[in-house]
Amino acid sequence: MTRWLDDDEQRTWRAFLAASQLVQEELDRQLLRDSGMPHAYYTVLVRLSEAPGRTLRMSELAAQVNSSQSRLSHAVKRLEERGWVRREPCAADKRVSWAVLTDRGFEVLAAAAPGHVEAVRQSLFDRLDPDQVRRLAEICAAVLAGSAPDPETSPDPGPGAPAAP
Amino acid sequence: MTRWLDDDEQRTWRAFLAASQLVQEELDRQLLRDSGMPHAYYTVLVRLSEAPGRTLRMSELAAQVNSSQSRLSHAVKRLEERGWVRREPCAADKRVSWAVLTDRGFEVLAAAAPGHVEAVRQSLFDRLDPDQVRRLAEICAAVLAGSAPDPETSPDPGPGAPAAP
DNA sequence: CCCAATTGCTTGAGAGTTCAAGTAAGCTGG
DNA sequence: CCAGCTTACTTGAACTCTCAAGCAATTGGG
Repeated sequence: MTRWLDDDEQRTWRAFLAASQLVQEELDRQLLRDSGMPHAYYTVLVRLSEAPGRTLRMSELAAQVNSSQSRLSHAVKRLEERGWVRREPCAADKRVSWAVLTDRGFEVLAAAAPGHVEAVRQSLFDRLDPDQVRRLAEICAAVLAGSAPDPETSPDPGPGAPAAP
Repeated sequence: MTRWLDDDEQRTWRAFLAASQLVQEELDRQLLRDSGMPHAYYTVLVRLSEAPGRTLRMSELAAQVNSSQSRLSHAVKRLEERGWVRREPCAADKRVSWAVLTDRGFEVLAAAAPGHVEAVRQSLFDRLDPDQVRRLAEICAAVLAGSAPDPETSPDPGPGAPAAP
């Protein structure tokens, strides 16, 4: 009954795993070596830096970085210890925590970004021609569309936005 | 000096990260839930099952599963504790360890494979049309070619049917 | 109202991964 | 033939991630 993979599918599958693991590993290593943070943390800093007031609710941030709330909570705790992120309570809904990128965190991110972007180019874009990049985008979109269609995609700031810095 | 990503590249990059993480996560979760092992361990069992005598040197196994020797050593230790893999010393070169898939390990793999293959289809192949699958294979090959100076390394193992006894 | 279900987030324990060292065993050139 | 390098693998500590609970605030049906 099992729909086994034929040889072509098998090769494609193994190549996909190897390639995606390779890219992730190269990035993670580069960031850890050059900036002292894992890629997951870098992503957190990036999303915060792009948010209005460099601030997001924990749950919104978790959604943006494709992380469980638990994982994000642990990560933000570490980032807080480093002084790169700060938590603030929400007055309107006391269950909510705001995560805020500190100035120091922003500086660290700014310092890390050029090396990271260069690594992304070397690991992915420089290895593909423009057609392949376009097709990769389509393929990834199709994969993502295949699961978890989240109805609430609009970035609703929610109640009680914090004061802008 | 930094070759920043333009908006299209930015979107492609984020889609690639999200898609590859999604697939890996879905697989890892499925295997852990249904068969009690992480995907990395499954991969080890697969490669051993395909090897002659269901046996490989640790270093060869590490190369086949794209793992550091350290990671593999820890993993095999766990698999040994479960009775799925056994280590044997090599008489010819006493530095070498053979990893051997036990009968019990083979049974576990055989039981896990159908569900895993189904998950691979649902997570990847069922979301793409045949053209996209073909292009994905090309793209992954290009990415791997970009940094694989070792011609002897095969890509990461996948869900394949366990080799016949 | 009010109590149960839900929501938002945190915590703790257990596992896996990584890097740096560490241990042998084999090889090599003087 | 043996000092010193290399190879093969293991170990330990630090860290991250996951799952399952847990807690407090909020919501909603009766």
